[in-house]
Amino acid sequence: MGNGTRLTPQSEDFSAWYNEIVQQAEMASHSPVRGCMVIRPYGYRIWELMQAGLDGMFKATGHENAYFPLFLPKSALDREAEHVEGFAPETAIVTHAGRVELDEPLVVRPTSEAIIWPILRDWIHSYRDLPVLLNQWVNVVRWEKRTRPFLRTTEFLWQEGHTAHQSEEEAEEETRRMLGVYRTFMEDWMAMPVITGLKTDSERFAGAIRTYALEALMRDNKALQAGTSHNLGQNFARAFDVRYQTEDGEHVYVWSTSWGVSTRLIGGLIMAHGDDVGLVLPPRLAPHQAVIVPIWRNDDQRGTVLEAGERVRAALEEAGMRVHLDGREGVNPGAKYYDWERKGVPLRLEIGPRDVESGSVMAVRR
RNA sequence: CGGGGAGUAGCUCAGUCCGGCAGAGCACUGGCUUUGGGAGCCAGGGGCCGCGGGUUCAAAUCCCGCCUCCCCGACCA
Repeated sequence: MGNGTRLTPQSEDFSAWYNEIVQQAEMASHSPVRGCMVIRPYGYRIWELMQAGLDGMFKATGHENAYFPLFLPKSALDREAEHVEGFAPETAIVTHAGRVELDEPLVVRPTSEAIIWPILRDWIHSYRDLPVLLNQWVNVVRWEKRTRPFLRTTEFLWQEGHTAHQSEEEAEEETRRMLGVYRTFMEDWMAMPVITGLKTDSERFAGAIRTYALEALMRDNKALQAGTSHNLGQNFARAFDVRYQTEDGEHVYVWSTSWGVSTRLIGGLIMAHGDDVGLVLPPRLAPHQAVIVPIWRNDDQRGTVLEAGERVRAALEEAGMRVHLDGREGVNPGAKYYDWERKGVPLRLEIGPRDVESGSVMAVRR
């Protein structure tokens, strides 16, 4: 922090603005491997807050978290025809363990249907075992040709929900329910306007019968696909032979769904709200909901002002706010204002000697 | 993957054409003075000049290969 580098205005070059704010707000930085990024603490904190919000909503709708492995046998990916066609070109494949060539290559998951369904086959026997409502928070790898921080990275973090149901109607209901959960999160937590709808056949998830997507409006007037919810029909059940016995004793294929949102949401958050000054973060997802900037001229004032700042911080934290007191020495208040505006902190509280005397604070909204 | 641009200190870049001591501003460290919108002075620290090879007495600079980033396109859940 503390550098005075200017941001390219959005109106001049939105892409340049985006790349600069990702660096300057300390959201992410590059790594030595193509398309892979380091998510820095400030960016990761936003992800943690997103995870907490979404995870609560998933649990409230009956889902449980689990963890399935990073690797899948290449033969498993090959089981569903459209699925393999869609994902094969962008998978990373492990062929060696040390110097020894593996008998069967391992695919690094681009998504986990082909790992999860062979397992669910063993878990599902009876209609009493349904529905299965799972979610996992993991990393996945897709070798995309062109990458951008948060928006399309080679490795990214996401959650993927996977469910199994007795009927087509139930699966469709689940697909739309989770689409609705995403909409609620994007509107109420991210303050990001979205349009939901059905993807065309060519844009459908490889292996799905229907894909619903949320398209979010960015400040360059472009749409960003911010999340998807898929009705997989019986495609994966057939490919992995997952059947259950009905009350009538019949053996029938389950109906399934999958749905996901990723760290791309952070890119969406940046582009939905950020301006020429920097990030603008919605309070529910801001690492610091308020920042206190103390102002002093001498050691006496420094003591009383910092003490007042601590009191204000304690009171606001007591009320449930995430508050940061910026007590850095040798940095002018003005420089601190620029820093925190660039980082999108929703509320700034300035406390100087005059404020302490009058028992007030100066509050400025981002 | 095709076309174009770029890679030198943490950041932005000069130096490369025309080979000859590794540079600037900001940032960082220490000291003093400052502090209500990006502070000043003084003194310092910091380099695999993207990586590998070649040419040369000598390479940041010339040649070859590769990697990474950015833009346009194609591709894409």
